[in-house]
Amino acid sequence: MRSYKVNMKKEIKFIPLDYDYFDYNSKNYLKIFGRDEDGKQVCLIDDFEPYFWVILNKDIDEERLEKIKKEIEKLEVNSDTRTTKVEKTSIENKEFLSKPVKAIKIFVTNYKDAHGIADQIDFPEVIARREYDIPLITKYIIDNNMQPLVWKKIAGEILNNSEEFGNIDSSLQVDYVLKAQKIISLDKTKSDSEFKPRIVAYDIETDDFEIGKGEILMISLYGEGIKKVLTSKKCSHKIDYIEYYKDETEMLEAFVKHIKKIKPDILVGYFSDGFDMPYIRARAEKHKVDLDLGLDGSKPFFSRGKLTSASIAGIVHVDLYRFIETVFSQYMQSETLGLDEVAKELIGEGKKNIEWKKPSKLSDDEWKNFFEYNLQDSLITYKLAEKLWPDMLEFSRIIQEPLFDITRQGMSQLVENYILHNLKKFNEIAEKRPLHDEIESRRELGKYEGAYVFQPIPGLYEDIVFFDFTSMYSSVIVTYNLSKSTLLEKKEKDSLEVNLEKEGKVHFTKEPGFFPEMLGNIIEMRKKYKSEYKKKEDNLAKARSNAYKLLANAAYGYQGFFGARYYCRQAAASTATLAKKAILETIEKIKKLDLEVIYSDTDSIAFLRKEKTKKQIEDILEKLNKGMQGIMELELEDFYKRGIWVTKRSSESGAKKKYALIDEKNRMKIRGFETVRRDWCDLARELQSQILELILKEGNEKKALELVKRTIKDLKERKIEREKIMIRTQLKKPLSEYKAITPHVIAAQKMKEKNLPVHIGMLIKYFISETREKKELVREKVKLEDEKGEYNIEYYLNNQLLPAVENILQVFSINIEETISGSKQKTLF
DNA sequence: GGATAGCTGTTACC
DNA sequence: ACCGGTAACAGCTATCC
Repeated sequence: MRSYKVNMKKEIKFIPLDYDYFDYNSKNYLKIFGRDEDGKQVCLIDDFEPYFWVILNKDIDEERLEKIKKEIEKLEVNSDTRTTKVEKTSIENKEFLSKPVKAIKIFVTNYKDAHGIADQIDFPEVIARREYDIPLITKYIIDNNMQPLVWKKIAGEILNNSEEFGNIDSSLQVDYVLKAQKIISLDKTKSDSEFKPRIVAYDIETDDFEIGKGEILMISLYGEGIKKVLTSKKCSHKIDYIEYYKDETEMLEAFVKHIKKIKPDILVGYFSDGFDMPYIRARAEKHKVDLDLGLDGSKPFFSRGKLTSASIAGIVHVDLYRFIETVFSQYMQSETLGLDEVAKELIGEGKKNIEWKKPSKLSDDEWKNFFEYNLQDSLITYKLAEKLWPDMLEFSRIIQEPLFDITRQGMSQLVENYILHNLKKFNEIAEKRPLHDEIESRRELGKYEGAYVFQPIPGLYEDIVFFDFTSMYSSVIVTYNLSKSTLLEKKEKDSLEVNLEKEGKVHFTKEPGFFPEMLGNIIEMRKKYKSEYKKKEDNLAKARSNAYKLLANAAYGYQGFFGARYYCRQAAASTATLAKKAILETIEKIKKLDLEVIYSDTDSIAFLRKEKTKKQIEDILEKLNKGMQGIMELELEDFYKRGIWVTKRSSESGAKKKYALIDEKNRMKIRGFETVRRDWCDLARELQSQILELILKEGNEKKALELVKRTIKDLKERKIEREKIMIRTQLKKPLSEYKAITPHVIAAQKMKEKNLPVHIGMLIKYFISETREKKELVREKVKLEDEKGEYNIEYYLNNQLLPAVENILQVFSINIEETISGSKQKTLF
């Protein structure tokens, strides 16, 4: 006789955090980790009914349809572990690429075999088989409305030593396991602010940068009420947060023990997918420490791919670096995305400064410093996580994908997931992911014609107005209905015709397509939340607005991206073409008002205000907007007191994407100049920005010229400090793959020889030195920061300082080289 | 054998 | 491979006359 227990019924409020799935009796089940309203850790078990679609022509006759359905119901796939059958089918009227279709919904035993079943379906009436390639968790969230980080009411029964699922509850380290029976969505607005995740930040220090090669010297943890440094090293200082362990093994065991005790919702690191977690795994393996951090007793899981991601069952491991890289980097001032710079910019606090030494050479006090340094890294990582929490939360809610995924996905994946989760509203069946060959042929098509850039005339200008189109490309997509599903095979009545360079004339229907409609909605949501947080300070509204803004901005790139499900080159190319047309027409209209247009790039137009008042300019803007198509809108970016455009280095013509402005509050806006390029030395960058400021503030070049002369004098007298002449260039690929051996490649090679860490993405720092023999190539004069040697005066004069200033002074007809050599001659005489 | 066009590579703009 | 095209420019390198 089997003993069996009656499970207790319970109704809870639940917030899903982390999703996982498992098989039981050949079927798929979800394990969803989260918290209840009392803050208890819960694992929810839910079943999942996997299915995919077979799409048929909508005109197929009923009899034939029934026959196909019956045939499909006979299919099965056998493997060593299970048999997957077609469980049931249903015939539905759906949309595919915005066109009505007949579809058979095919439920299968196990989702992993959906593709295998789909492959067997091969009737001539079948147009397509779809949705077997959508990740299981994504599909589950869509079908069961179990959106991450949104409170749900769940009725279910508590599993207690249950026979069900092979006693799964006893292996899960949560407060209780609930088998879901009914899921009810709540009015989420009420409880939104209530959930505060338990966040713990961690960081390790090692004695070798190569993963697993060295020893982990210490691990720090920081969170609310948590402040720890675990170490196997010795130091006489007794500090409350330092825990000393006998060796690395015990330290790692203590790390696991602490995490289990803290029970964090989120474990956050900085570059921890690529460093901390793999290192911990490697050392734990070496010492045979059981790294069972997962709430199901599992070890961290490392996904394969270009970038590995480290996941822990039931705990959301967030590598903040990755989230910042995709979501924030474009709006940040930092030149690198290192923890120090990023933290300084976002939370106003950076890393602790210490001098790096071999651990064997550290004194007692230096060890203490090292522990503090390690703790500080966790502390600022924690603060960053707190600061970015609203953004992570909103991204996860809007995209409707788990936190783990949205913090690691690129913009195209985020857009795609947003689409997948919103297709339901359109009754749409999802398009498939392109296969390898398809991607290849898409890529082979090469580029299409893009944005318009106005050819500027070099000079100093006064009273400049900048107009720009709000979310221009998105507005174009929405206005003209440009997408894969609205592209027509041939011209139709009332359709839009766009003439493209390569593909000739293409046509789009006026019948609304889901992609432009979705995008229109994104733009509206962006507007809504922007005005909401402008009215009153609200971090969540701001984060929400920002998330929608990023989605809107990425939508155009998505349609042009070869890896996209809804890739449509014609739509992307047409977007660029129509945007170009709109900006050119607007330029013409402004010119007709007797205003002088001096610059334009993609979605912005700069012109001279002349005698017109600001009010008159605003009236002009209003008038221009009245004549605008669809949701296209031009806005006033700003008024500028002065601006300068320079020539290209190689010719007399004006350089595009390179100008500097000053507004009425003396705020500078510098674009494209060496000042904003991190691969130029600080000496040149600082001099350039100073002379731009002197010129723009007063509209006169005399002081600027004096400053240039003084700086050159200092350079020649070797008064420039080393830091100012360092050149930083990023290593973008493995050293061996470089065809062109440039200075930074040489510098990286030198670093490697010195056993310094060299990895992709790193900024290589070097300077150009004097050499004994005459050397032609710059790379032959490369030296690392700590190498002995004088800087090369000729190089820094001719390749850094002069190039940075000559085009600017040229605007005032000053030839700096002649001026310098002239003054030299004067001193000679 | 010196000039230079063209390529590789990085970083910017939008 | 992990969103698009446009553009400037440095430094190296193949090619030309």
